[in-house]
Amino acid sequence: MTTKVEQKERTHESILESAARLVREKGIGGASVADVMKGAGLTVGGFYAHFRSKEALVDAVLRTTAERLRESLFFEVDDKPEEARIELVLKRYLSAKHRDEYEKGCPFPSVMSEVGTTAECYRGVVAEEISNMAAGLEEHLPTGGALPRKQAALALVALMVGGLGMARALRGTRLSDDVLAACRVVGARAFRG
Amino acid sequence: MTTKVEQKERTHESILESAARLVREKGIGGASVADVMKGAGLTVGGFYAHFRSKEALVDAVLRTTAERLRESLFFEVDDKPEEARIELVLKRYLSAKHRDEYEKGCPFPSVMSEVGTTAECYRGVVAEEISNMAAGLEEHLPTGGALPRKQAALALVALMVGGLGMARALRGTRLSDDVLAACRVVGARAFRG
DNA sequence: CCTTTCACATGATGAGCATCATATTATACA
DNA sequence: TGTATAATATGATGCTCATCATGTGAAAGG
Repeated sequence: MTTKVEQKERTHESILESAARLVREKGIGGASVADVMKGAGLTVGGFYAHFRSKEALVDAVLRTTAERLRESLFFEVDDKPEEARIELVLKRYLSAKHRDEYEKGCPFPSVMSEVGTTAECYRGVVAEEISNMAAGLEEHLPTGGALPRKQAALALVALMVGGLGMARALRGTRLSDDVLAACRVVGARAFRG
Repeated sequence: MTTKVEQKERTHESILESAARLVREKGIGGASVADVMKGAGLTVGGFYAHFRSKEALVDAVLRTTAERLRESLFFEVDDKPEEARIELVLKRYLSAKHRDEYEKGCPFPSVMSEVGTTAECYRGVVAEEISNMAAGLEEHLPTGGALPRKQAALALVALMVGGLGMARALRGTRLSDDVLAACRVVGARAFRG
């Protein structure tokens, strides 16, 4: 019995993993259930034994990828002196590597437009996870800045997600690197204590 | 003969107008050719007498809507004292009205994700128009700031487009208004001379 | 060893998509 | 008035999509 249960859990996980990759690479609409299953080494038919619907799958993808992003973004940040923390986070998030390696990075730039237009059902999850991300940043913002920390953190999220999204859309053009650099510099300057 | 030519021009214009509305409301993938034509009071078949392809249509939409955005964003901004100009632009762009009236506003939040993932063919137009928007902002940034104006302008575009995109995705939640306010305040503070 | 169960595959359903071939209809000009 | 032109409509093409009904094979538990 354990064998079967374990096997199912492993399959479930590998479907989720494949979806996490595809959703970040091609957005929600671009990640078809068939492709997700193929990415997991399976065929379409089995999908509904693991997820109630594509919507449930994407919901799970957003939760897990957002959490993993926070982990890697804030990893060992507290070892740095207070003034350098935000700079480190910005360097990690607004890097050429993060721009180019879609499938391992932040999911928001890949889905934000869709959630704003045709995929409104994910508004709740996105609100939760954006809120979590802002809370994470807030912890690391220097105290005693000129602005309420909550406000600063929220604007920082917008700058980061907006900047990475634009840099990805412009990937290959000269502007792309410029956008990353500009957001890094301005972000660090604006949120210094 | 003139009657016929004029009629065709008018139809062309109304197809473009309908597409401009739909692309901003539903994104590129969400704006089907059939719906665009219905919005212009026509049926699918006639479309290819006016545009070579859907791609050509969307290209035209991005150009015209971006230009109209710039016009309304910078309208009479020079009448204001130098220090107040950026604040006025931010107030216009990051407003609840602009967030809610998709079909009349900025096209970028509606298409940025798609251009970054599955609609890469529009990368060139988007680069051009983002560049134009940054140049417009650059003109109105106060001189003698701590940063190169080009860099400041580019980061400002990212903050604005990112902030509006997030606010639209979160529309209806408490976070949505907070994002707009945060970006307005931070933007104004960061780019004061 | 045999029966039950269930993960997964096969194949179908009905919808929506961009594009196009053909038909219609109204205007433009001889 | 009649013929040519071309804008738009009708209807079809072949595709992809999410979802599901049914089949199959292997493992679980008696």
